[in-house]
Amino acid sequence: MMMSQASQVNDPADVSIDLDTIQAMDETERQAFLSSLPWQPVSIDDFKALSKEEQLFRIRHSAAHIMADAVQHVRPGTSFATGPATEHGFFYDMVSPEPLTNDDLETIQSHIDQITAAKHAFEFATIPKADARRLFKGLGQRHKQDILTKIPTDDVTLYRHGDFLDLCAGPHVPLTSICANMKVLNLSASHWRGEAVPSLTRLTGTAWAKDKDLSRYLEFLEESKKRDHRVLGPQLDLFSFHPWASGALWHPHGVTLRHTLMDFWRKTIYNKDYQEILNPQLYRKDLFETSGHWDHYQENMFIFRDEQNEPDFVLKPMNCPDTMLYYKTKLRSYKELPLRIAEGQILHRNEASGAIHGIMRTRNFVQDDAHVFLTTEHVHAEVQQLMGMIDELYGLFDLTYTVSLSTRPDDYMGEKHVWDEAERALEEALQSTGKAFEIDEGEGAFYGPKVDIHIQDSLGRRWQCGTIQLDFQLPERFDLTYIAQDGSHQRPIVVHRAIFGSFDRFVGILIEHLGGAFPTWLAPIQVTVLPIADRHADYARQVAQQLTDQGIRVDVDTASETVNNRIRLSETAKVPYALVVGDREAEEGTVSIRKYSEGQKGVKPVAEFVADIKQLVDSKAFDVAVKSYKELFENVAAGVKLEKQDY
RNA sequence: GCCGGUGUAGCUCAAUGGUAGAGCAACGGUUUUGUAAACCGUAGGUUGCGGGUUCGAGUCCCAUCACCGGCACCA
Repeated sequence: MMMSQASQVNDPADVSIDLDTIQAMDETERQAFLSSLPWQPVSIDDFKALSKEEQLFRIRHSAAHIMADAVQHVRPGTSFATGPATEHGFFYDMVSPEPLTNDDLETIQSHIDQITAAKHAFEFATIPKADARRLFKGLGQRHKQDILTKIPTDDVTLYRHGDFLDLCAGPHVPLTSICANMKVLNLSASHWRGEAVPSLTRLTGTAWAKDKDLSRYLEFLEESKKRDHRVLGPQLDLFSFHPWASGALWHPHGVTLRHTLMDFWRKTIYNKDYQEILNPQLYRKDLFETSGHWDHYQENMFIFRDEQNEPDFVLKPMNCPDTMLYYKTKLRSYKELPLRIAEGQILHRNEASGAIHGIMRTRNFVQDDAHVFLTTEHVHAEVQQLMGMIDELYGLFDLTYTVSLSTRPDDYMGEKHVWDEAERALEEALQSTGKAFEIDEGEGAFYGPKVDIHIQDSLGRRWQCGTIQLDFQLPERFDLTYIAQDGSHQRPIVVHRAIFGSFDRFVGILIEHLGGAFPTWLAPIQVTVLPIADRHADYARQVAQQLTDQGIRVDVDTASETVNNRIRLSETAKVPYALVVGDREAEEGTVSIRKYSEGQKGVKPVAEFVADIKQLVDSKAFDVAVKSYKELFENVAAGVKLEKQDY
């Protein structure tokens, strides 16, 4: 939540080699060389003995080779970079003499289908790196040459199937036919070794063990498109986008949703002894020079300049620096700790234009932010409390999550023993929750170790939302102290923490996770009352009033439309309840209840329905059915390390 | 920011370089309905914005803005 980590430095080349001096293998030599190698087939028995996860991983990595093979036919002379398996499939990065276009995808797919139908065998051979250099130079594979400079071993492996040859560590499937359930999906861009220019073309595809898995995945892609918050949000009249606006324009229904969520946030944290502050959005840059943001975060800040064109004011990108100012407004006692200070203020970050994504990544947003001032002894209990809150809050939305602990990075600041102590406290606290977590060695922020929470939604996507970060730097920079029991001045630790992450993003996640059908307590309109005919309008308004009196959000639809059509509109607006009222209901003082997507639920006296829905809202019942595709991704999450497969 | 793509009515989409159209929504009228689309009509556009080529540009070219798919970055 504080500043970003220092940008990743590319690994220096293991060996400094002048690629120009390598002599390329010509065609004749290559033929002789390749046919002299002791090629071994991939064992079918070994493959069959593997776990489903390992098999899927191999299928996807092999699918990348098959796709590259297809591209080789469509664009001869293509230089291939890396083609790993991913969580949903695979990709291969490449540069073609003539760039690929979307029109080529169909042709590539038909080549793929031929290659998988041909049942080519995958074979491999080990060769000295020096030979590989000459071989791939002769083939014009300049990215493979570059990769060779980064491989530390003396020998490398080659894999081939049909007439496609690749530098590859493997492992692969025995036959191309095992990859028959693969589909090339789209075309995009990536950067070779993180450098901006020249860029690579990334062809992405998906592959599955069974054809029904593939079709299920394709169905999932369709469903994702429909659930996209950028489509559903405007459709449900929650917010809209405008080319002139940074971020979304929030409409009344969207604001209701946000406020319901924020009210819930306030209630929850106030119960846990948090206090809320409200600070300015605009500060002199001195604040950020002191906090370190001026040096580490400047390019992401909106900066104003004075008449001399000197930077003077800055829109705050985070709540931590000015929370330090609040802490310092008086002398603090150890008796006040842990001191929990929350702030739900708009933050502005000048994100790169390409990073903007609907309401998930915007240049202005609100975090459910808080900073806790405490001592080392408090860390354990505090983290426990936070993990409990996370479990409780995410559980309300049927969101599952994973936890990781990021430890001391190489460029850490502060003293090692303090880090050790903090990490131990974090780890013990996490262990005491019984929740499984991964340790990301060296991935902590430079100012302290952190716990990151990744939400997994019903579409199997992971989002980093919640975070618990220990910070030793800000207290130092702002010279924060408290008076200890013995009268000495001591330095507190700061914990940065968020659970929803940002309300904007969390709303986006909820929309996509729930497909826009919110549980009753969150729905912007909770009930539509539908009079059958005009003469029932008064009764409909009476019913609505009784609901409104109990704080239920109601809409009465008296439009001159058929009942069928008004029911349809209520359904497409995903309103949880529609109450149909006609002569019978008006006479008996009842309502005919219709639940979203479930249809008729019978007739009840108004008072009874009011009590029922009030109970649903008060208990924050999760009364929606979420269509989930999680099963598609559970295998992958089970633990095959995907990123390792680099070439 | 970088690479590639897209941009036509509020929305979803049509329109060989030759008069910009349809459905839904909106508006007006008729209809008063019993659980997912009543009927008739009206209006709606400098084809993202700006240049250029052409007798003629939604269509071709250039530039720009926004969005989309990724990369990089991140809540």
